[in-house]
Amino acid sequence: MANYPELSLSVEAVVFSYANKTIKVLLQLHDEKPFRDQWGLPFQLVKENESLEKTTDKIRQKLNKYSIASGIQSSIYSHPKRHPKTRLVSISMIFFAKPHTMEIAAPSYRWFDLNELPSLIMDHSLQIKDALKFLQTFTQNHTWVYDLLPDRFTLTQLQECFETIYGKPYDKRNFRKKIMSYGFIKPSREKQKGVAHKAATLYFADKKKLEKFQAL
Amino acid sequence: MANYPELSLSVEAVVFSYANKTIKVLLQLHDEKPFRDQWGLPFQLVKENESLEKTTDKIRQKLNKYSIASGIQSSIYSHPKRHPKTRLVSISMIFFAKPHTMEIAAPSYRWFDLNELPSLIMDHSLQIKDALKFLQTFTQNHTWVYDLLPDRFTLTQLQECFETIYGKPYDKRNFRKKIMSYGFIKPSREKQKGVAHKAATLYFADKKKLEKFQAL
DNA sequence: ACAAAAGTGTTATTTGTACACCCATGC
DNA sequence: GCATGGGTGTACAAATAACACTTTTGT
Repeated sequence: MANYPELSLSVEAVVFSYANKTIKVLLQLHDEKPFRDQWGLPFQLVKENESLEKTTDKIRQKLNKYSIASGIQSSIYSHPKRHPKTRLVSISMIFFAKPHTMEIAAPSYRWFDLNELPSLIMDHSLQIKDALKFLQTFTQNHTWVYDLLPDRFTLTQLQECFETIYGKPYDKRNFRKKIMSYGFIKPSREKQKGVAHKAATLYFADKKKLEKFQAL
Repeated sequence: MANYPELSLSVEAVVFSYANKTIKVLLQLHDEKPFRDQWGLPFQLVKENESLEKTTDKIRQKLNKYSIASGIQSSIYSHPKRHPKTRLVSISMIFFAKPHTMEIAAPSYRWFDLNELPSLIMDHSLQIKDALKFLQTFTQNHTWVYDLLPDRFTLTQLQECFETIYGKPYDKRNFRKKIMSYGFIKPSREKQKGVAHKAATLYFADKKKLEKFQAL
């Protein structure tokens, strides 16, 4: 990135996860020139003979510690002065990471609470806000929610996750009825451990059925 | 466009209209080098100090004969070899034109039936297909349909327009009940003229209420 | 025994769907 | 007077919303 070409394209990753009733966002402490020591979204320049899909793959590989699920294109950021040195147009992609991966230490990456973000480079704060709004409004099909939860989860955890994302409470009985009616959430034979009350059944999402459901 | 820069960005316009129970698409007979005398979507390169919004404005001005309504971003096309001479990444935008504007003659532009498209440059055929699918699936809020209809329309015309777009029939009584329940379609005092049967009431969309509805 | 969350069913309301006839007009 | 589309209501089914108590377990 020594000399800047006329116009660069990048894919920028808004990676969400979820824990303790809060949404988490993965940020990177950038170490290259114009943004050294500043927090921002991980991003990846689109190389000369690369399609966006290829670049998106690369970014997924770069973040493979977090085994992120496949991305969703949300929006494009193109203001001519958004990058201080070059003309950078960015495609914002949304990814999801399971909570256990958040434990994994990685130099220069850190998870932040959505509500406690530091000051970010370029328009990344806006991008994160837009990404959440995009998920809330454009996906009536909420199958990506299961990418934010552990492989085994209780129905209460699932409900809390929905409540956090959509910012509103759901009725316990109605919520369970509806979720179970979709048919892609199944009970495992395991139960919650180490809780000071009745142990909840752990459920899991049937991936094949989820995919079929998405196809609609 | 004599010499090609490393990477170019463009906004490409899928302009839809509607008449005689068919969806129409505006195409341009291109006259510049690599695409001379070939049909394709109208497009506009993103200039050096231009945001996409600016470029989109320009394209709207270029097509101002058709007084197209504000655009919706649909998808991005980025295959490295999609343009024969340069690396061109394109943002596909969807626009709408009212049917009376289709009468307006404009050299090198022509309206085609969606089902009778000629062979198109680059991936423009795919882009049109994707655009329609985008509208069908991602906008539960169908307020753009009114941009395809004349200012005054009968409820039967409205219903036919929905039927064409979504490719399925609706029940007359239920359709009317639902549409009227939204509250943004109002009857005018005018009636259809010159028909060999009872003249239908002409309705119009209340723009202010439409906007409020969109905000949800 | 008590605190804390799990789990479960019924009723009322709203929304969606199916369906058929009379009306006004131009020819 | 007849062909053509305009306009209207009702009954049933399905989905959604509101709501409270018993169970299990750890401390």
